[in-house]
Amino acid sequence: MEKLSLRACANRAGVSHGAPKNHFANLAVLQGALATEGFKRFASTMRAHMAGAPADAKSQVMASARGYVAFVEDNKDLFRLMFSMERRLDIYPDLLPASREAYAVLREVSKGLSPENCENPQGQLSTETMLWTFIHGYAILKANKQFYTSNAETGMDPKLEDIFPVFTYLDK
Amino acid sequence: MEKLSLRACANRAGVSHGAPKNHFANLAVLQGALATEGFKRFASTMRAHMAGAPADAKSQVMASARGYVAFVEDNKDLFRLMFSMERRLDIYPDLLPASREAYAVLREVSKGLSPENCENPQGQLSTETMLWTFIHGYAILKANKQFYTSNAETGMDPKLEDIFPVFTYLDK
DNA sequence: TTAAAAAATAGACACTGTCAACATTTCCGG
DNA sequence: CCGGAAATGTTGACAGTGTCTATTTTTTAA
Repeated sequence: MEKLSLRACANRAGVSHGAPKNHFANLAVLQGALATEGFKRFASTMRAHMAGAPADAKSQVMASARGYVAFVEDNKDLFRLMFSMERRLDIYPDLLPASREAYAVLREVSKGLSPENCENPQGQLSTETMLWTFIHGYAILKANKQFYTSNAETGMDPKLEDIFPVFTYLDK
Repeated sequence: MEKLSLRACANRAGVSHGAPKNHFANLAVLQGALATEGFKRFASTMRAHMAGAPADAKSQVMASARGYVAFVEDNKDLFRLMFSMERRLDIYPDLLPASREAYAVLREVSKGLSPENCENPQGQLSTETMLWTFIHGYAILKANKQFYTSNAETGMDPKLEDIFPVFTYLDK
């Protein structure tokens, strides 16, 4: 894997090593810019999956989750970069808004999950936090190929559907 | 935050810049060694919390989860280092065993969760994978201070207890 | 004690990010 | 169209880094 570096970018662009400075003050800013673009595509991917699914709450949740996982699958390095920037969301102007745009998707679908709890802010927070936590954990483990127990037995990552139905209890 | 580097380590040890080479072939190996020690302490922390809790399944699960979170809270950088090595578990001799030792804790407690499913390998795998996924996601988000919605509203991370009871359905 | 093994040293090399001074190009208002 | 201003590119330098080599020192053990 070719490592991300300002000089490598300059090289690939056929430009001198100091040129990137005019566009990105330093390496962290470049990473922030890449992460910003990543979050935008991330949200788009989730929304694209949602658009192709039935409108009911459960389908939308599953579609967004599948979009989430598909993005991670296709952009493992970018995904890691994105969430390695999560503690420096002020490094690039549009990074914080872009990350919230992605989070907003999960907020939206989580709203449909427990309608009777929507009046309770704490309950609503728990639902969306739980959803976020779970999908994020799954994605991280998948991006890092860390499902070793599962892999040892089946040679594959566990399918999202096999562990995700836990949320069906939410709309009972 | 002082960045981890071989030369910085040599400096702090009051030794020449080439000395570490005799103990760690390269930087990745040093990181692997640190991660190995981290996984061992990680498992110890979870087991210590479990030892101080009632023996029933739910208490043990909650205790291990609290140990998990406590470790992350006290060792954020080490935790990130540990799980950034998850794709290179062969870099250091004892790293893979140490990481499995930590995973074994969660496997243990997850066994108590759905006794009637233990005969079904797939069911059992789902339970422990779900538990692992969820706690890991929570820990990552906490380590990266990424509960921004919650923080914006309450100024605090969501408590594990507020989102964790989702698993109570498992032993119904 | 002495030979072998382990550890430390010093120098070199190729990278990296970052900075400053300078040159070039592009753009836009007069 | 032109000329200044802004943007962009260039070059050289510096301090850091990982990594390699040859050499020396220290420790270990037979």
